[in-house]
Amino acid sequence: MNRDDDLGRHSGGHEDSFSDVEHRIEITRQRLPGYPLEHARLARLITHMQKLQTDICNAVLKPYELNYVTYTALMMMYGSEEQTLTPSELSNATGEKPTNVTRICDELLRKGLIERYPSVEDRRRVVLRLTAQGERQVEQFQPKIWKALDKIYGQLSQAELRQVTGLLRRPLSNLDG
Amino acid sequence: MNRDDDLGRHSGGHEDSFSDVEHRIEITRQRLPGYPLEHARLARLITHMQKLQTDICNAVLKPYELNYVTYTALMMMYGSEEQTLTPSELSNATGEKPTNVTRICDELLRKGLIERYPSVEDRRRVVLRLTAQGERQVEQFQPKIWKALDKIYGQLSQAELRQVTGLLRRPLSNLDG
DNA sequence: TAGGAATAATTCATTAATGAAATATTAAAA
DNA sequence: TTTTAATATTTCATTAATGAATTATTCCTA
Repeated sequence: MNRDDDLGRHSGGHEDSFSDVEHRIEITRQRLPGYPLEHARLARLITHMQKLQTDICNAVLKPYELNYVTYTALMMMYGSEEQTLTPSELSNATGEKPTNVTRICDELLRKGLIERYPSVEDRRRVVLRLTAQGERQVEQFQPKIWKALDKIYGQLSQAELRQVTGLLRRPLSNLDG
Repeated sequence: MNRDDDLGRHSGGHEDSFSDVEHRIEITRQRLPGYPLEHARLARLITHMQKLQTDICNAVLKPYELNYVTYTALMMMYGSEEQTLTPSELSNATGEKPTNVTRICDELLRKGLIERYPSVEDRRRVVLRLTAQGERQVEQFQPKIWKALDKIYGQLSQAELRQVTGLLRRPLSNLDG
């Protein structure tokens, strides 16, 4: 997992952990006519960034016995009206499959960070709500997450951040907007 | 998992699956002074995009009994000199933990798509190599992956793709370059 | 308003991914 | 050159995530 792991093999002195990947993508481009280099590179970059931010956040959250997924669930509730959400909304918000949402909520419930009760308007639904303890928890670890995010994205200006986000956002609007 | 799942609850008529998330991030910004909205939004967007491309590629790869992770492993070998890589290089290239790389390679081996033998220069190491069958397999499913990637990123111009990639790449060079 | 289709959440069995420890080998230090 | 440290991979036990099927409720329509 270290940038120097494979020094002197396929790559000479190299710049960072992703340049080897880029090099492999370029080779592939040479071998496969029609290979969409830019698409492949972005796809791979997204995967790498996702892993990076997950790992870094996990490290920060470990002392709280939380991880990136449970943390995200809490934050989505924190940002909802009445700190309230249904499992399917939470599934959409986090990208976790409904079946996993059930498990995640079992865990948060066990920790007393959320509560869960049947909806009154629609009795198929379930209501998930952040408890007071859950809110305190969120407010406690947030600053550390901010530091972590800053370590990752701190070199990008606000303008650049908006630019990336604007562009990266487009596929989502295209596909289901 | 559908954009209409939670119609008429917390969101009014909405644009796409991500705008609810953005709205929650804005609420959070209001509740938590100091909350780095742009960082949080980009982080969340990356997670969503990663899930999206994983799901879409998995659908394409299902007929070949492969998934996004095993596919990535094959592609990284395809793009390497001699179609050859060590497990630790593969771990770096894919972002999978070494222990998972072992499992993945067991599977690819069982399918005859790669071969595995001890390195002669350094007997701690192991050499993984794409077989002829593996190469054929790659070349067979590639066009379908291209179509999938195009569905996702096709609305971005080459210039825009390079722009996103350039910006998104910076954190990786900063952190370990 | 009865009956079938759709939606929401969950359970259960299975697969995927991880961390900690073990093994083997090489590199570095004393 | 022996000892110690570092690297590479794997094994094993545990946790996390998924898909398929199930249950309960609501929506729709004939």
